[in-house]
Amino acid sequence: MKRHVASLLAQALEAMREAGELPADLELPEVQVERARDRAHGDYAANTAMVLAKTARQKPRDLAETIRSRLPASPSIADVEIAGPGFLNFTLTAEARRESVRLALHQGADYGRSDVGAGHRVHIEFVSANPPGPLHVGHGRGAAFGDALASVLEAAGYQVHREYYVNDAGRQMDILATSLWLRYLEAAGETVPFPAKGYQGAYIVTHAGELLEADGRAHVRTAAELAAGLPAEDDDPEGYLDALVARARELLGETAYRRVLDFALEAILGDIRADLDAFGVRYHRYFSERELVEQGRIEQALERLDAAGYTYLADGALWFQASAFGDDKDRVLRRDNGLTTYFAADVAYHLDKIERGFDTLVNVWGADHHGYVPRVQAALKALGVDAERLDVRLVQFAILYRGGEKLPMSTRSGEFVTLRELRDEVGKDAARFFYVMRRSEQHMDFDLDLAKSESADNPVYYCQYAHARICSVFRQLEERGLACRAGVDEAALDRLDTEHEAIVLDLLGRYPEVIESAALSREPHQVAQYLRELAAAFHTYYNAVPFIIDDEPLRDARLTLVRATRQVLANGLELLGVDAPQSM
RNA sequence: CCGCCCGUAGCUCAGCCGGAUAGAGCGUCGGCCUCCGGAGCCGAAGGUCGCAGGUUCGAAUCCUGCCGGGCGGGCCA
Repeated sequence: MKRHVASLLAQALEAMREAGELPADLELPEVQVERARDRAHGDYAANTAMVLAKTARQKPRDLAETIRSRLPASPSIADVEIAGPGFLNFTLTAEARRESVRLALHQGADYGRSDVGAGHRVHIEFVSANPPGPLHVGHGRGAAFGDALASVLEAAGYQVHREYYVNDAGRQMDILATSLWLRYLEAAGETVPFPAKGYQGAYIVTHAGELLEADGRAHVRTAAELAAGLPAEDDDPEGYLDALVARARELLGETAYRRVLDFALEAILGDIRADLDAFGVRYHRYFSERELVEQGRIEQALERLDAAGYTYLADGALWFQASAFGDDKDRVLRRDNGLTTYFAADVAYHLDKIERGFDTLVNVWGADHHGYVPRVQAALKALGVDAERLDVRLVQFAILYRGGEKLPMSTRSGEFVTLRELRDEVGKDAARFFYVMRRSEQHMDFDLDLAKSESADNPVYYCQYAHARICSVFRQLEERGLACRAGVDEAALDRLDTEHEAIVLDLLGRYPEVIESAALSREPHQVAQYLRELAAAFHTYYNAVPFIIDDEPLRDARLTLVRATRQVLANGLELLGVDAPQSM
């Protein structure tokens, strides 16, 4: 409907130009149509006349008058008024306003979907947490945001691919494998010292036990073999760790070592996958960095940069001329020890995404990675890719509060709340809704007590309750031996004439616009805000007007409206990964 | 020192590609169940939109400079 109004305006402007009421060479502005903020201003408002006033050298209100006279007739528009400094206020016909009910019920779960993104293939990468640790609440917001955004984009017609980038190459994997192996030795009865810089988590111990169960004592070596000739840990903990890794490799041999490493990675990834699954997040693919390395993709990427002429050697390292593309300084691709950097892998990864045919790349990153954005964009530019195609959404951290106290959030051992703990405490629905309620750029306070309270204060329950309440109305109807007899097309929707009904109708009609806007601006929080508004309008309506009444045509009309409301609530909650319960 | 994000009601936040009287929830105060679920509803009080300039017919919104908070600035990942 919004687009319909915009198209009417565009036609009017064209007609004016042809009639000589506007200079022929005048560049027509993009027509902006908004939902009127105040219901007294009709349904839609356009500021076209004011925007044009200056270049057309006419008074806004006069111009508005001309535009109005040139507007083509539309069966959906009842009235167009000129108000304020020169707004054109459009009022829909009652019939057009009721259309959303029919659409919502005919289209069902598809109501709100559009084709604005049709033809676009979007790659969205989110969470991508390092495997060695469990997911914590810092990743939760990225998970909730990324998944909701992906769903919103899908609803807007984009073809969306969800991906998790697994950093399964490099030193941290060796540390993981070695940590797990040491715990395995402990489980096998050996007394071995555990390095301070190893991965301390209890989950490593658990998986070590599983390895012992799966492979038996095949990988057992004695404590004496292990310790022989190792440097002292105190002097250089990191060096000690590297020596331990080397020793593990040496004692196990490449095949067994690889077995332990793969086992550790599989186990940890299994935990992550299970966590995300329980959080309602599914991926199309977990993309392995190691594969990138093993398939020579990193070397290829470096060659591409080299061929483009943006690399050079200095201080024994290979550098990328990032500063030529807006980054602060140049970046190392290959260290003087011959190993490629994480950045090199990321260049290869992004190049791979582009080569897979995605026209848009969305990266959801923690805000602490913001300094990393310019260099990745620089790399894309150097490779001849329009940097606009990469959209990095930075998600700020949420600060957790319990009992009015800030929870410690240090990543150091044990001092963080895991995503699993959060889910156990407040539930999947509350966690996901809270995370996407706010703009991602906004620092947010996450009040655990509020999130788990089963009260009106809790916005999640508020929205879910609206849905459950509608289900309850229909159960009640059935208990009384009644039914909503009229179909959508037969219902006497013209009987819906209260102000409360007008507000609900207005909101139902806005839903597709909200999805479109949320998709275009990549802001899923708009959906959460909308749902709370719709729930509020429904609760108000519910309290003010009885549905199950004797007047059958009116009853059916109201029940039809309420049923459409339920559909839209369910659709919106679905996008956010929040359940829409029948009862609570 | 440099860069990015944020600053809106007592609190948590919408509104930010310039538009009409700056909104919501919580909290506070006062009301509403013989009635479809009170996990709800109605009403009231509450604002120099961090500060100061600038652009504009018009600024919470755009620009500049300050102030305050957060986060970054490795041949770590």
